[in-house]
Amino acid sequence: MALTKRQKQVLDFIANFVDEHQYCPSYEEIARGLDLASLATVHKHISVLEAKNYLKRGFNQSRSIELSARYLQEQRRSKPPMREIPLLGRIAAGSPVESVEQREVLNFADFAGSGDTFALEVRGNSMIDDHICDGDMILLERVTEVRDGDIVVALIAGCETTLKRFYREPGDTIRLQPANSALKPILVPVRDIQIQGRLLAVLRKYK
Amino acid sequence: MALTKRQKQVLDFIANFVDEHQYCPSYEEIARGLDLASLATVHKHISVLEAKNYLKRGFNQSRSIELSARYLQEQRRSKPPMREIPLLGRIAAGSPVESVEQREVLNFADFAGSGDTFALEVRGNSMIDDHICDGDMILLERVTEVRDGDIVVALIAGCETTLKRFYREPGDTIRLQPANSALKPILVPVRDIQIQGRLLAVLRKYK
DNA sequence: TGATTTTCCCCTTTTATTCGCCCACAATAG
DNA sequence: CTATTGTGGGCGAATAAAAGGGGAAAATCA
Repeated sequence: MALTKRQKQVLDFIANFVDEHQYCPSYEEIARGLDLASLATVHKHISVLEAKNYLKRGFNQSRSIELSARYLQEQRRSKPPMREIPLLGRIAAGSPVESVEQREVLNFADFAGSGDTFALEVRGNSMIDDHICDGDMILLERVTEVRDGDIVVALIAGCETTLKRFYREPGDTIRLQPANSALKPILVPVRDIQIQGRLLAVLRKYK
Repeated sequence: MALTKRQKQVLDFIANFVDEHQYCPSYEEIARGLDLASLATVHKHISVLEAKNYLKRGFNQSRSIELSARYLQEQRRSKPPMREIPLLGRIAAGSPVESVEQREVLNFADFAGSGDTFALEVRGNSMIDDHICDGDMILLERVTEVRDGDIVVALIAGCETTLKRFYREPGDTIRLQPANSALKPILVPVRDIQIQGRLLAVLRKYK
């Protein structure tokens, strides 16, 4: 059973009152808070709210209103669908935390970009010198254009996929450069390579 | 039963209204919102939407429209909160993308944890050997307990803040170990140190 | 006994419903 | 090819009921 506008106002008022005072309001206090002249009106509202199961009360007991779990849940649910993390400042070794100018927040959209984004889990250490480690999650954006130096996921000759830095070389050749001194660059003709995505972000989770 | 264009507009308007106000609109409010001059028109739309089972209402009751579970589900599916990124598989240098078993998704909550989380931007390279770089964002959780080897943000002697690995040493001493061979560990009495947070995640954004 | 809650009867405002009529467009029967 | 019919969309006005509100007295706690 849905609430009317007024009924919701009454319910919200009671919720706020309880929140502030830690005890429930009398009809008089509700009437004053909502600018009502008659307690009968308050009583009517409370009655319909009880009928609609948004609160309970003891018969003829003063200050006995209790909000139902249902309402409290709806309140909570309407709030946190998205997660934002406050960005408090910058940290440098050996100096206090520099606070950020305004109250900034981080959210996933900051990393995911706007377009067609997907994720992969990194296996191996071929990009370790770029500080992309085994087990890291990477976010990639499907792109049509790549610039030299971009880190990309490339499909080579239709069967082998790899994460490397992308460079154009003379003679329609692409150099895929690992960031690991133990590994050698891969040179492939441009027609044998297909770019599946460009690196947007690295996400690493601890424990 | 499919909806016409106009019917969908009406339904979406109601859904948005409910979302914003937490109570359902009157026919008048719907009329205003959709720029209709007659309540009869609104009534007709509501009636067909009810017949097509996209919503319910109480006869002659004001503000009693309730969207059907069916519609709400469709909404949720078609409007992903943008916070979820499909995890397509794992990538290893030199082998095809291994696909992940189920259709997995990544979202921010996976990294942020559940408790009191905050973010800082890293300055400097004192943790470079742990592949935490200048400019990276780190997510931290306020904790009361720390285990040896955890990466923490520590406040030393009330004025200096730093990101280091945490180890207990004999004699009520803490060793804060940088991950940079050029830097030496810091040894401080346990009473001079205050742990501000434990590292949950590293987030790095490219361009 | 005093502070509250409940009830009864009345009023006003808001809201939903119904009825008749209009237009545009598409499909279809003649 | 034109006339007819059906359907979605829309307008205004009249009507009736629900929701909102009031005063005062009765009934209950505590």
